Amino acid sequence: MKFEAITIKDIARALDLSVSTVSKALRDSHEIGEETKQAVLIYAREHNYKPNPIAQSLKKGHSRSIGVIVCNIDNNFFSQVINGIESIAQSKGYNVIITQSRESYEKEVSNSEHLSSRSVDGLIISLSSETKNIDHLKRLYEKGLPIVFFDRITDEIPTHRIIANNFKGAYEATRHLIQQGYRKIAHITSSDSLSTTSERLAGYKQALIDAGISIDERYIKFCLHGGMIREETHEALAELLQLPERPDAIFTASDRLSTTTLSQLRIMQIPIPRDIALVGFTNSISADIFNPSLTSVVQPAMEMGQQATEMLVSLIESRRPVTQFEKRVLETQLQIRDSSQARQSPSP
Amino acid sequence: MKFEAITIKDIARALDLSVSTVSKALRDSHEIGEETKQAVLIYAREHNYKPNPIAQSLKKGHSRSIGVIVCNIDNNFFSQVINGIESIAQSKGYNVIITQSRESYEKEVSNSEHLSSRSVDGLIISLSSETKNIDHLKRLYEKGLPIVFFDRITDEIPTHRIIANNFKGAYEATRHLIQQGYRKIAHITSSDSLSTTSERLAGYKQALIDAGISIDERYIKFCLHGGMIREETHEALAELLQLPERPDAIFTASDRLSTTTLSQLRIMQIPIPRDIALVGFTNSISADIFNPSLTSVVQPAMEMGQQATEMLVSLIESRRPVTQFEKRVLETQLQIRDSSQARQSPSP
DNA sequence: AGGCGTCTCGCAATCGTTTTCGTAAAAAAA
DNA sequence: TTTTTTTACGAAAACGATTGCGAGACGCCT
Repeated sequence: MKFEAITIKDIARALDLSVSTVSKALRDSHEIGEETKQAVLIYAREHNYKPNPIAQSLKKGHSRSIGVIVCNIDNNFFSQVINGIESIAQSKGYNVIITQSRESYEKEVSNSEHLSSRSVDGLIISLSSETKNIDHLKRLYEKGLPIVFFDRITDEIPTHRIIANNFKGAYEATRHLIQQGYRKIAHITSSDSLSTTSERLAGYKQALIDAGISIDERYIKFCLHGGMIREETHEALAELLQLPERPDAIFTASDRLSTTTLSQLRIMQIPIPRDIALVGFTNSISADIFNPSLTSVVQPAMEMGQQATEMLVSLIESRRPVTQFEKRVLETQLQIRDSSQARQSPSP
Repeated sequence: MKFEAITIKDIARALDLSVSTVSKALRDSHEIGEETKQAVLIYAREHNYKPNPIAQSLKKGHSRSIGVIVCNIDNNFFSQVINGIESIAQSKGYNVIITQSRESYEKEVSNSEHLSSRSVDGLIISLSSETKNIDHLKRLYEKGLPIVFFDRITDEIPTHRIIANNFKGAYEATRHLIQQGYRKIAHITSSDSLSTTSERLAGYKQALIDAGISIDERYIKFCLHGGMIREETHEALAELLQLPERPDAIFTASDRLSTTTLSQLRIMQIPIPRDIALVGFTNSISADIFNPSLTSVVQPAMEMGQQATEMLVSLIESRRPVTQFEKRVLETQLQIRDSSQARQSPSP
């Protein structure tokens, strides 16, 4: 199967001009006479000429495309971020290549290399939960590939970063549970290598401390795969429930973790929030129709994607090496629903 | 910022060879002596040489990438399909470029043209709900671009297609509602230009006919934007509720439509299924934790993506023009949950 | 020694576009 | 008229990789 389009050469032949003349006419160069220019333009329009972006990329050394690596698009937070990325990229004439690491370090490495060799002009990435070593990204960075981190970021590479205010989001979520009368608040979170995990964990702890509640490490459960493996969350939850001082509330730190925990609690027929209250860190668009509707810390995902893309494009299009890097922090929003209704019976 | 990688030219210079020799050595040509070959291979490995895919695309006329157009990745069905596409594409050495039409005809046109001009080797597409005219795809098809349709397909282009058994899925969903004791079953569906809409509508009607229930056209509501615009669904629902013979059950025909309808019913404080039962055509991974848990027709989305990709790759890699085209139909699965519990009070 | 084949390798064209530079012819200045 | 400037275009070299073809070098046979 062959896909053949009209090229500059065809126009040149048809109009008895040279390719260089046609190229310049198309780009509206001052070197070309008005008559010739018009002739070329008209011919091009009539024959629906489209410059070959592959050839342009080769010549110009960039592809006007940006690569995106997220752990999973099957997740409201990331798909909303991607929507934001796409909207800005489109408006700036970039095209977006989306890949998924599926929380695997290896896939993240191979994806990043694949993208760079496909000569994307820049990379927007949220680290996988398995990733501890970022040499693969350092290599690309040192070769000059502009990178912007979002959500799960690293401090090891000096570049733009954008995150939600994870500390404050987690702090407010926890404080909310406390205000609702809960005291034994557990925290189910992702891999401890993630920046989001430590920030949210810190916010959770601070809220407890500020309320004079001591921190019980047994109440903190890490799920290395961030809820991608259901059994992992299941186990963490089971351990929590078997504790002598069973928690009366759980604060889950990620999208998938929240839905999985809710689902599991319902399977175990544990009434929410009567036996255990729940607050999630989730952008699920269906949190309002969950049973019970889920109180959630919502991130400005779309905006995060938009701003990440703007920062990346400014990096790509900057004429001189950028040395001043920014770390933007976007505010989260606590949406209060039924899963964190005030505690009924007083604490024993 | 400049991104510089090692090229064949660099290797040639370093080893005092010609570029053609290096190129042939890299491709393990028989024309090149064993010694030279090894020298090149070793040097290439040590310096982490990666052929420039842009240059290869230009030269070879293909890019080993496939384009995907869906209306929205922020949707469990499509993101699952994409997961399927990605898994097969990856294993066959193709890379995937995902774009969203966001149910807009114009975006679908511009995306398809952009993808083809970026010389993807093939296209996997599910039509947008606005799309009535597919000349833009016919143009690409006639130029020789392999295309595979999934989910929302068309008969106007002779090529491979893959869908769920929409008729049967809708039939079973409706029959289930009937068996549960409902008689006044409404249907909220997407744009009537979509193949999925007419197939599911037909299944719905057939189930009613087979049960001896007459079809009331007032019970059938089309949402042109497939639930993307909340007000649209809201209005459809409101009209349904104001009917003299208010329906006692609703069968929604798409992912977003189902969640929006459920959400809206809850806002209106209409008990489900007591006042109105609900069955959705949805792949939501959270249907089990909805309130009430949502009975759903689930499509084998991942498998659909995988098979679509296999069909596309076979089209791309076929040496001779393909003339025999296939229309695969995958079976759906009815997951029964609380939203369709048997009717309590007898029909008036 | 001459003829022939084999083995290695380089030359040059090619993909489609951009860009630098050179150069006719026309126009303006002398 | 001669010289200079401007205008309008073409030739050619890139970008990085691939590939058909030609050509030395060597060995083998007659």
